[in-house]
Amino acid sequence: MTAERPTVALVAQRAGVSVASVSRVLNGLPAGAATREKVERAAAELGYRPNVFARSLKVRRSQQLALAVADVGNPVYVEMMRAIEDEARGSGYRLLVSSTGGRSDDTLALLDSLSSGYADGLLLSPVRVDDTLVEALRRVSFPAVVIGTIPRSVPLDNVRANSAGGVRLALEHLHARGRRRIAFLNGPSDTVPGSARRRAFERTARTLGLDPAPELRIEAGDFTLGEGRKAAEILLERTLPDAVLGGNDLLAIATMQVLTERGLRIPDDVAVVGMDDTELAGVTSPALTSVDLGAHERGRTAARLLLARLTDPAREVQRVAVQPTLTVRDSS
Amino acid sequence: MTAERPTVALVAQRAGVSVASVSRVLNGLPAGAATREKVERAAAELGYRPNVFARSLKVRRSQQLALAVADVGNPVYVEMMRAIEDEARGSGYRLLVSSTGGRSDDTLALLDSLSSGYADGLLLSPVRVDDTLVEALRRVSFPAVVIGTIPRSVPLDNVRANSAGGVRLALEHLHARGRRRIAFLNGPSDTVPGSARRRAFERTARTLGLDPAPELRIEAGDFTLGEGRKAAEILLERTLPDAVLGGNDLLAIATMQVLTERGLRIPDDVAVVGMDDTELAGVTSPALTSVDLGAHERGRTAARLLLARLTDPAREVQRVAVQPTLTVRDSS
DNA sequence: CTGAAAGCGCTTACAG
DNA sequence: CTGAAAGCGCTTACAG
Repeated sequence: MTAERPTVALVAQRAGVSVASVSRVLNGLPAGAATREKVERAAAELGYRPNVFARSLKVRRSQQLALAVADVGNPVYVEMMRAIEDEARGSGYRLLVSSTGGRSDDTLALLDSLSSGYADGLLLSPVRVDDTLVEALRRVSFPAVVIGTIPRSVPLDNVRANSAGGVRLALEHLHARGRRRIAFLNGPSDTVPGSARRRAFERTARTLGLDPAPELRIEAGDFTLGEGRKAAEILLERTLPDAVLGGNDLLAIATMQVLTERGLRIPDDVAVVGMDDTELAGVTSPALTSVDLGAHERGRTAARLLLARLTDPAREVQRVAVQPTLTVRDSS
Repeated sequence: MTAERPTVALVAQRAGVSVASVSRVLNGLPAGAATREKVERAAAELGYRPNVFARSLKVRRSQQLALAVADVGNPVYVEMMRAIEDEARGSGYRLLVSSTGGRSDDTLALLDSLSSGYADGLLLSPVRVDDTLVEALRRVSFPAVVIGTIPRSVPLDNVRANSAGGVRLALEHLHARGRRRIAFLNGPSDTVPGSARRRAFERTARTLGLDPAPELRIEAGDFTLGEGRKAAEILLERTLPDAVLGGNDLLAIATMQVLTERGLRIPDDVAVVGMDDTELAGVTSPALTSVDLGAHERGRTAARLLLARLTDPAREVQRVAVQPTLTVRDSS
């Protein structure tokens, strides 16, 4: 097992050519047919595999892309990840996935280690963005694209969801269905999506003339099922809305469960709408109406922006917004 | 931004010492206090970051571990991944995650690229294991551990769940609750867990004297919510069991949804039990009784086995089985 | 088309 | 404790 790994030198010796020729053949560069044949045979016989570090050291590229997401357990990131992996693989890059756990210092630590060059580029989807992170992002010296909303002072390619548009879509839909006491079970408002969605909710609620009662607003400790349940119980303890908008699908699904446990009918008594339109939305019962914020498209677009920047580091910074769509199902 | 990256040579020059000394200080090897101080200052001033490829080329280690799982969207893998990431990070390794999509040739392609050495070791959780894969695993020439059941002819460290024991636990529980017409909504039996669970079900059902009717057995196209729903509809179309065991939590949850839609009460009319005891089990309504197959422990154990083998490649091959536990909740 | 040689940025015996 | 030098396995001008 600890057999010496064959190197270009060994292949060259066996093929009776120079290492330069071996390298050329193996990289598909112009070479004589005879040389090509000898090298390929020798490489196959020896089971030669190039040493990626030697190659990377020389060409200064790793063919690796890093992806940092807040929570690998959230289906919306899984969706995004799949799109990114497809693009990356299609262009010959491996994808390194790290879960930063939503804390901004984990993200910082990752940025730091990225500086050691083990990846050629970074896709970053931070959930909390504080001044320190913004400052670090402004100094980033390698290709990176941010998935999510960041200040314009950060000179990085960026693809963002239109949370505000999504909230509006959801509320207009519920309004059209005659709902007026619409509760908002949001995620933490110290996160970027949480605060964006909160502002959008307030604004749209006012425009539509919805019940402004503060007891209709509640914030879960995190964008998870568990925290969603807790928040839903508190909400229903203090008031009964005629509809609930969840800050994401997980929060909406948690709400549906608590409603069902209390014997309330969905959507008859309370309509429920989620955000992200994850895979889960289609399989709950009733199936969950949800706003698709374009996770798949955001992932794909971000990956493409990164690949483009890798090719042309000098290209102009792009900021792309992906528009939301509403999928109405049985929960509303 | 394309500023020249500082190298050890540059740090050495600025510190007025040799590159050897720089390397020693930066790697925490013995060095004089004065030297140490000069090097650390120079490195800090230059914002020096070591080139990981040069280092890996020299020391022949990448400090990367690769993890290949069948489906990053399945919460049981997320659980496993978290445990592995903790262990890996704790030992100074980065974790590269790849999703192989459950096809055995994807796994093969990964094994192949691993041979280029970009990771020091591999954690592999294949869902389908055919002869080609077994053959490839027998030839693997780098440290690898398999999470899941594989033939003993494969000389790799291995940690497996006790699916059979888990199925038995679930059935004995349902039997004790007076259920006799227990259906089994399994995943594909051309997968390793699928076939193991199927055999265990047949055996235990016989032992316990359960209704052996073949219409009580059904196989979903995959271990997912979507396929689970389809299978559950077919099952309930043809018969009404008094309990359903799902091949994993997703299949059990899908079953609960279909049952609820049809106005059946859980557990009064039909009890439901899942396997894996994922995060989801605690938050469905009713909460799902589920068999914990030790995903977290399997992940942790596998990571430790791999780290141990990295340290001592000659150590004896270990095969560890993780025992299941049953968590009874409201669905049964 | 092909080969000899330099060099990517590190680490590590080997002397002193 | 410290430095000069070799070498890890590649790629790529540079000659021929």
